[in-house]
Amino acid sequence: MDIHSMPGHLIRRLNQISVALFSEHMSRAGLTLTPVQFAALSAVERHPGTDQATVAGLVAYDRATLGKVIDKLEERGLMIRTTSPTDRRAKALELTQTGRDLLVTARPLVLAMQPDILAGLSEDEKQTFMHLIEKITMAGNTLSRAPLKPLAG
Amino acid sequence: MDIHSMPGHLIRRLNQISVALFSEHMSRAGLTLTPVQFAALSAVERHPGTDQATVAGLVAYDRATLGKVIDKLEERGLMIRTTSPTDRRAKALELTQTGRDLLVTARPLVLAMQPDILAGLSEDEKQTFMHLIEKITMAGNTLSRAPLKPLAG
DNA sequence: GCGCAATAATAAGCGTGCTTGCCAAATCTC
DNA sequence: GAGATTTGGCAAGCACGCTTATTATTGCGC
Repeated sequence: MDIHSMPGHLIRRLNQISVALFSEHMSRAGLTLTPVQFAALSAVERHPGTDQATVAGLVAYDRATLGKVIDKLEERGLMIRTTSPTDRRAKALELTQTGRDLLVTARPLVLAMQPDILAGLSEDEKQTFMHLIEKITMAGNTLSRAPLKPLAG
Repeated sequence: MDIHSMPGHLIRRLNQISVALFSEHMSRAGLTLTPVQFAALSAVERHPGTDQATVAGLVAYDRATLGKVIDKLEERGLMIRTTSPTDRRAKALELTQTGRDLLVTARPLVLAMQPDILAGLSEDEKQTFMHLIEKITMAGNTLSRAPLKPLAG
């Protein structure tokens, strides 16, 4: 089998296309925001006060990577890290107003570009594709080194 | 729409799973080989004497990234870089015997693990998925910052 | 209440993946 | 065939994404 027809290779290229589209749309709108940063901001918006390890699980990144992403977001004044009152090891995360504003600007753009990633497929095929990829990621989640860990609630 | 149902997010997680499986299988076999390195070795095996920029196009990486990957492979004695006789700017790439041997060992493992990436799907669904992802990457190729550039021949 | 395993964050290190900018060499134009 | 443009490789820099190890705390077991 040729490399170009291997699932692994095609998945990598698809991700490459997806990330390129994201960057393209953000910079076109004058925003400096990566997919990871958007995911982190979104998760903290939805679950304010959560600690880094939990947020890492919510967006399926490892703790070390998320820590560095938060560094950047905090530097840029989009997020605040405070020592949790209940656990002095943990850092509770909160968005600043600037962070919330950025998210308000970015979210519609991100939502609007999602279908573009699957350009080339008909509406029916997009639905099928989304159904299948959800099934795969669900089944393979624990194989990932940084699996998705939804909150119990 | 929630992040967890966005195409971009699911694609990233799928790639994460795919890479994790690759690393897992390689290290289990005692091999030190990343997906990129495997792709580069495979391309040079199939097209010996090709220059770096062309190989980058064959595996859909940008020139700079591929250059650094080749650095490592050359250090490890898997590949040889020589100045092209026809173009003194270009470096012609060739596998060493060690490189060929590694590929002979690794390829069956890589091929065998490909279906595992799509575990969770039935055989029919795997076929459908592969069909759709090929269609998407084909359509979105030029959107990528490092598009696939097959040889004219 | 004390030792001990588990956990949160961080640091250091490796390997992508991309950008911009540079130099040298090739090619295209006139 | 000289000057301008393009191209191959590389360096530097930024942002992941992971690993292992370290430190500070917590909570468990007794």
